[in-house]
Amino acid sequence: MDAGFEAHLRADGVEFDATDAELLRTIDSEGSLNRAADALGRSYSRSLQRLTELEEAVGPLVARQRGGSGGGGSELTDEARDLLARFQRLRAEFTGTAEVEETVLFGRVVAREGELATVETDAGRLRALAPDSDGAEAVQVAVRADTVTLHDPGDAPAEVATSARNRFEGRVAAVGEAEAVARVTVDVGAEESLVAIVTTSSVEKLGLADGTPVVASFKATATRASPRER
Amino acid sequence: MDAGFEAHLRADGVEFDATDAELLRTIDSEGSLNRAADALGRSYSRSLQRLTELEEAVGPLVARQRGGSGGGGSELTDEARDLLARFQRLRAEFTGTAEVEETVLFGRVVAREGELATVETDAGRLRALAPDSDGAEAVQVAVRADTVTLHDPGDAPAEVATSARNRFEGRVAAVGEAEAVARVTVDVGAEESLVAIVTTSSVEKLGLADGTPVVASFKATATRASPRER
DNA sequence: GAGCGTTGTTCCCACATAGATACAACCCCG
DNA sequence: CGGGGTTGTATCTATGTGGGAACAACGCTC
Repeated sequence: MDAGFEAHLRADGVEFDATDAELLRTIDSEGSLNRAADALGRSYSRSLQRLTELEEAVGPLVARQRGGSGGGGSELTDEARDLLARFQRLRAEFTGTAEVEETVLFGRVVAREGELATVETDAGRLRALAPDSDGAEAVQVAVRADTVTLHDPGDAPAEVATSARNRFEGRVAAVGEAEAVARVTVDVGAEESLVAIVTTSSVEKLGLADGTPVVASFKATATRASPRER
Repeated sequence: MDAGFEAHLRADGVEFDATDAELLRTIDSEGSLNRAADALGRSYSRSLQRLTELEEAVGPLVARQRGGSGGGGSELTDEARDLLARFQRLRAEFTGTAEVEETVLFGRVVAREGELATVETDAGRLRALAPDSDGAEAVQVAVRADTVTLHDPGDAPAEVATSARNRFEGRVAAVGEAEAVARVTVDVGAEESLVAIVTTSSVEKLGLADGTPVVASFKATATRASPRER
C-alpha cells in the first residue's frame, strides 16, 4: 500500500497535468502536433482541442504553422518550456514526499499561535504547523525522515543559535546503509523511534553506529500536524 | 498559477482517494451508507459498488448490518480509521509541498554516487538527490524554503558535526513576518537568493534583520534535482 | 500550378463512470 | 407478526471524455 499522486498546475480553471506535459514534450521532439498525437496514441482532434484549452488559460504554448516546408509544423514557446520545467520540479517534490518515510507521533495541542502549534507527545514537546486542524486537540504529527538532521552532541548548536526549533537527544538504534543514503533510527525515549535519512558520508563523519549518542533536530515549519481520526 | 494535486493510496490496483475518504468519514458520522450517500449527493448504488471495490483490495472497511434496530446501519472498522489517518497525513504533506515556496538553482552535475549528485551552481557546490535525472548533466535544483535552517555564524556547527551537507554563508536580505511564521531571504552571493521559512521566535532569537550575517544549511536528502528542460 | 503534409473544423461514435429506479433480503421492535 | 429502514442486486439511462473520419485552409517546394 503505497502513496501516489497526480500533480497539476492550475491556471484560470484548467489544470495542466502529466498528460499535458507529455504532449508538450512529444511535440518538442516530433516537431509537429500531428506526429506527437499518434506517437502517443492519442487522437489529433482531442490533442488540438486540449492544447487550445491550455493556451486559452496560460497563453501561447506552441507556435504552429500550417502550410510551408514539409507541410508545416509546431514548436514550443519559451513559456511552454518554463511551464514544463516548473511542472517537472513539482513532480520531483511530490515523488519525494510520496516516497519518503515518516515518523508518526500522536499528541495533544497545548498551545497555538497562528498556524503554529505546540504539541505534547510522549517523546516530548514539539512545534509543528497545523493549518487545517483548527481547534482539534488530538493530533498526529508526521516528521519526514529527510527533514531530520543529526548532530554530534559535543558540537551540537545551542538551542538559541539555530532556527531548528525541535530538538531531541537520543541514541542511534539502527543504521541501514544503502548506496549513498542511509536510514538511521534514533531512540529518543519514546515508543516510536525517530527515523532520519542521511547521506552515508554523514554516517561516516558523525561516526554513527548502534548506541552512538546523537542530537536529532527538525524545523517546526517542515513538520505538519493533522487532526487525529477518532 | 498554483500547484495542486490529487493524492491516493494504491493497494492491489485500486486507488483510495479523497472522495473515498469523504465517503468513509460520512458513513462514520451518519451511521449508515444510505444516509452517507445522499448526504454527499451521490447514488447509493455507486457508493456501495465503490465500497466493495475498496474492500476487495484493502480488506474490510465498514461493518454493515442489514435489518435490525432502525433497519440496520454501518460502522467503520479500525482498519478504516487507520486508513483515514494515513490518508490525512499524506494530504497534509502534499499540501505542504504544494504550497511551500522554493528556491530554484540551475547547475551541472559534476559527480554522482548512487542517487546522490553533486551539483555545481553559481551559488556554489551542493549535494542533492537526483533519482530520475539519470545521466542528465544540466539540472535544476529546488530547495524547499521550509527545509532551510538558519544559524548564528558565531555558533554554527562545524561542518563535520552535522548531517546537513549543504551550507552557505550569507546575509539576510529581507525579513517578512506573518503571524507565527516569517519568510527570510538570504543573499548567498548568487543571482538567486535563498528563501527560508522560519518561526517568528527564531527570527527573534537569532536577531534576524536586514544585513544580519547568517549560515543557511539544508540537507542533501531533502533537496531534489531534476533534469533541466532544454 | 500541382503536390504534400501540416493545422484547423466538424460531426459521429465508443466507452467508462455514475445517477435513477425497482425490488429482494434482512432483522430488530413494537 | 407486520412495519420500517437498512443492505444487497439488477437494469436502464445520462453524461463526459476521447477516438475516428472527413474535409477545408494553408504555404513552401518542385
